[in-house]
Amino acid sequence: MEIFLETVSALNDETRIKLLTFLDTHGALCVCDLQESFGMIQSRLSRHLKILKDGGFLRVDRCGTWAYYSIRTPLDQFRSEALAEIRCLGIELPPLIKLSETGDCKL
Amino acid sequence: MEIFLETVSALNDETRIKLLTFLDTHGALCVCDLQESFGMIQSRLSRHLKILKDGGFLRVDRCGTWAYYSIRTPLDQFRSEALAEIRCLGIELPPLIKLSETGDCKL
DNA sequence: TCATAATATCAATATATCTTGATATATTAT
DNA sequence: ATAATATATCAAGATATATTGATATTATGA
Repeated sequence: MEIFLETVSALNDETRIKLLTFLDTHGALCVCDLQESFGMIQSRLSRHLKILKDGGFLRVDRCGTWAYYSIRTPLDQFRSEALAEIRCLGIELPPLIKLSETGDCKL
Repeated sequence: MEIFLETVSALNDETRIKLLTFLDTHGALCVCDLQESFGMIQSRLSRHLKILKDGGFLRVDRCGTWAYYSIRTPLDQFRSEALAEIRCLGIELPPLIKLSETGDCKL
């Protein structure tokens, strides 16, 4: 019950649906990319990404100070069916602005 | 997006998961049966049942003053996969107390 | 080491959802 | 018609979740 509710509540938010769609479309992205693309502050995105990760939808790969988030594979049947539903929604996404490649994310 | 969130948020509550499981196990039941079995007040159940109905999981058949709720069939792929997940959770349910057959629900 | 960048987490506020008790509607029996 | 039952809905308070700004942590380069 716990786990199922964690999975479901991860899906129960518009921002998270958009993040899932965005990562599904563009592959692995770091928080700073999403921050720039979505125009949201970092702490908000970081929190939502954690919820999606804990819900079993995302994986995180650390590379230095960057945390690259991407759709976890393979997804189990329920999560992958959920993602399929989300793909059918035709959600409008903001353009990708990839700071981590243009050099604006320095370290 | 709207519709998907309505579907998902219907699943995002422990009471509703139990109600789904209960109806999945026992078939069509009226609100007064659920009220007695779950020991919850009527307005609370009525509200949750409406959310499950609006989320596409339940149908309602009116028979006089009774409203019989049951799992909608057929369920689409996502909802039916969700129900399959829920069946795997092994949720403990209260015993069925069927007032509508023992005559305690009079009219 | 020191400064800076990327990310995570915390505390406070804002917002949404759930629960309850009261009321409204509809159906049936007397 | 009147009374009683079943259900639905509303308004208020209780609880949970989301958002924000501030702070903490970690990694890198000068």
